[in-house]
Amino acid sequence: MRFWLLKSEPDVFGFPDLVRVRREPWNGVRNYQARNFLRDMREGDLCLFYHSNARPPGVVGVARVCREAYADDLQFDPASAYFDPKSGVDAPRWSMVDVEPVVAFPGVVPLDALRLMPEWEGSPLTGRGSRLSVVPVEAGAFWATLDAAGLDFGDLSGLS
DNA sequence: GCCAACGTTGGC
DNA sequence: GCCAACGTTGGC
Repeated sequence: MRFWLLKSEPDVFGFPDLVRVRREPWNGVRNYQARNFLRDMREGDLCLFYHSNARPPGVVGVARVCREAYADDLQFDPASAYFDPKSGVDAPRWSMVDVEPVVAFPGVVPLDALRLMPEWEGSPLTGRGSRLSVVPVEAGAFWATLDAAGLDFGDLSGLS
């Protein structure tokens, strides 16, 4: 199993929204590096859910990959902001996965706190100016973050 | 293939 | 709202 981090702006789609809808196609990723990470995801992988453009920015919960990469339908929709005229149905350029909520943190674990954890050293997330919206996370960083939220392995077993 | 211009991200 | 960092675009 691998671990990831997904960024989302809470004003657009936050963790509470994921809890409400129960399952969400993670569409709209239009960066090749992030897309390749989406394609590396396997069913059952766990994702830290990160709120960007929030005060404070940070991790607010855990989600789980419940469907592996498939074509992002918005790339074919001319009405969508994510429409890509250079993509074709025969050779889709952009992918998405489906995710579902696992557990909401009792409180946010802020970016500031992550930066203080040795487990997060060297991550694209904590580096300066990173705009990557899908980030691979080392196991140590994942568990340290869960611990900082006051949770442990047992809190992940009651999958919602 | 270079690189300047431009648009976007996202912390602050 | 500001602006640094970064990715993309497009002229050449």
